[in-house]
Amino acid sequence: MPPHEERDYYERIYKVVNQIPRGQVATYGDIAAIVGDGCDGRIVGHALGALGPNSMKVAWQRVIGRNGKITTSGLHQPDKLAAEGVKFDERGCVLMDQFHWAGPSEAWARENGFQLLPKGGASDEPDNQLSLF
DNA sequence: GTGATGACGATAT
DNA sequence: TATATCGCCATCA
Repeated sequence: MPPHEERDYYERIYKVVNQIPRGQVATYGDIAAIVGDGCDGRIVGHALGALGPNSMKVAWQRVIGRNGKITTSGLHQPDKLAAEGVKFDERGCVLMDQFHWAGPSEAWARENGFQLLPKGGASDEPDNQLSLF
């Protein structure tokens, strides 16, 4: 990456969000972790909010809260996700066990100067990524 | 430059 | 498990 290191958090966030494959979701924290550089969930939220209510350029709908809970309201986010095949439980939370994005490919991440999702370590998810596609 | 705000996250109770 | 509180950091007023 160029040493300039522009803090275009928004641009980088959009780029990462667009990497989320259809039918999967990621959390704000995940996006922040991939963007790295001290980015955190709030930055991601601001970036997506700045896009607008229906920016078709970025799949903001695939970015949700930490528990898989929809943090937005009035944006029909659950509806959009459901249209992609994502399912929710009775509590309105995304079934993270099945639809949680594992992160970008290592090649892509390094190619664009991003980071991979930090591995949980202990009781993490046993990489039982079901190939939905 | 300072203070307030927010599409969050983690911890404490 | 659910609610309350603190911390985090880039924007905006």
